[in-house]
Amino acid sequence: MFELYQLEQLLAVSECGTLSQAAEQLHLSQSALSRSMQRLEAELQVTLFTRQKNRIELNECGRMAVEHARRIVEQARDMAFRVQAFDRSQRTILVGSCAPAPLWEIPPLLSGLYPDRIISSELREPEALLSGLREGVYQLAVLPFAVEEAGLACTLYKEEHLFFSLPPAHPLSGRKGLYLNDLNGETMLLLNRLGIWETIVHQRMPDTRFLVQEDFAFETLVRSSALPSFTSDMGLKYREGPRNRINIPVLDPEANITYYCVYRSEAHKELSSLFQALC
Amino acid sequence: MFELYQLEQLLAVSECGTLSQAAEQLHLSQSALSRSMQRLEAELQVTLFTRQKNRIELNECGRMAVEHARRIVEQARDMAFRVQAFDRSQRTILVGSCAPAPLWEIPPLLSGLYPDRIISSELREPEALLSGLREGVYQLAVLPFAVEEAGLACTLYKEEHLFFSLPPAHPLSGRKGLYLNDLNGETMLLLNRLGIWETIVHQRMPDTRFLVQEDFAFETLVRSSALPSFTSDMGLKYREGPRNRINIPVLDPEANITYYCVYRSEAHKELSSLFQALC
DNA sequence: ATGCCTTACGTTATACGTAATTATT
DNA sequence: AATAATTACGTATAACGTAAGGCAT
Repeated sequence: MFELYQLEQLLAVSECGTLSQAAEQLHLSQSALSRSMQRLEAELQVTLFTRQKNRIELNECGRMAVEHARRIVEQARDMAFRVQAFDRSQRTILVGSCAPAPLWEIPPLLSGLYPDRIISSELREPEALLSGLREGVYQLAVLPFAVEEAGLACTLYKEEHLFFSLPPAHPLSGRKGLYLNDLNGETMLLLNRLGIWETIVHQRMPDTRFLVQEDFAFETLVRSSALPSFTSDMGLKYREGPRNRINIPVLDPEANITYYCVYRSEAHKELSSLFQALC
Repeated sequence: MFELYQLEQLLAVSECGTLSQAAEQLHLSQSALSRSMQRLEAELQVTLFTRQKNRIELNECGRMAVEHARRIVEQARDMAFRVQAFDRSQRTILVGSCAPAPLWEIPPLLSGLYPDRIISSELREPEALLSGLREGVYQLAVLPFAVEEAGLACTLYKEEHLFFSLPPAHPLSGRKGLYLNDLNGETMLLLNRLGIWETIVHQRMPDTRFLVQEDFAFETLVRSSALPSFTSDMGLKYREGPRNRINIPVLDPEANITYYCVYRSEAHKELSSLFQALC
């Protein structure tokens, strides 16, 4: 039987057009590639190339073989990818979230509930999370919308409500509630890697200069500067203690996100203790 | 990247349950197989087996890998099969027929029309011919019915009419026509490898003892014995000259077969000169 | 003259077999 | 004791690189 490496070589020859170029791409000598293709032909008992003295070209059989080879090599790569993903999924729980707040709560919970498994987490866009779920990359994804899809289960997680975090001296600090537009145009501190929140605040406050900061820098600057910033009910619960700031709810409907936990249906039993803990 | 031979080995291990048995099946030493599987695991970066000291078992990852491997190996075999079939189909014309008569006429015609191609022919049941057509094994099949199927083209070829071939002394030799039932119970000479005709005569003459003969023996015995036998209009045209026999048409409707030429639609142009010659 | 493919020849890497080792039934 | 898997070690095969040769542009 021929081998996968020969099919990969065939694909390279097909792409490059000449043995020499393909050999270079494969980090192989031309002669080795030449003989490898001769062996492939011998093993298939078929000529794949029309050969002139200094020129080689795929014939019809060869083009057909290339199509098959493409599929086979692709499937082999897919096998490696899926088996590795499955192996990871057995030893680790990878949580993906569209926003940072769920990752302040869920991974620590999981660490306690599944002490023998590695908990990792990623912040990604909802579409990437969904396709990652389907491929078994994520064991759990937190999305800003409910999902109804065969093979996926979905449970309501919780809501996050956005707050402005203003210094007491700020002219609007006395309000009971504010709209995003009320502070549009001011300069604000913003935590980086906010996931879906980034889109929301940039869209609704197009004239605001955001000074985007890393975690530690953000907290330091919030404490030491008079610039307005954001927080949320989840942020107040899991991140900052009470400080010299006045937190005012944002009244826009977009400022409230409802999170859903989405996971592969077959993982329901496995994750049940998490959902109990979340209630 | 892992190689196909490792996937085949994995499948053997999965089937046999132990390395030793799989190694025997693969004509390989156990140690070689053991290391080969270790390499496969290393290349996939995944453990596929749970190992006790003298026992090896596929784990969940391993079972998953086996499923993938099965598909890949099967696809590789399919590639070899299809490419070889395609190659043959380019260099030869393989005609399949449900009955011998069309093979007396068509292959000689093809030999003249396509002198650079090898003409071969086979006698097979209609179902085998159809699936062979779909797989590209046959370039042309002669079937006893019309076929309407995407990808296949079908043209009327001709009819074959069955005759009893009786010695003049036979009591029924004066008739203008006979039914199969009229000779049911007599002993008859029968050419072997009659394809679809076999079913017909056996069904309609269940009490007849058929002395089935090879080609040459059949002709000799027809000439030298007083036993009734069959012939047909096509047989009279392509096989036997006029002899000391009286040929009487068989009147049963089943004794007339209409043949159709069936071929892959894309071969229409290629075969057009054949169809002209047949008209 | 340069680029490209093939063949010849010697070398290396890798998969293999034998045999020893350990553990289980 | 028999069966089964792994490891160690030497070997053989198969793929490789270098180099030479031929042909075409």
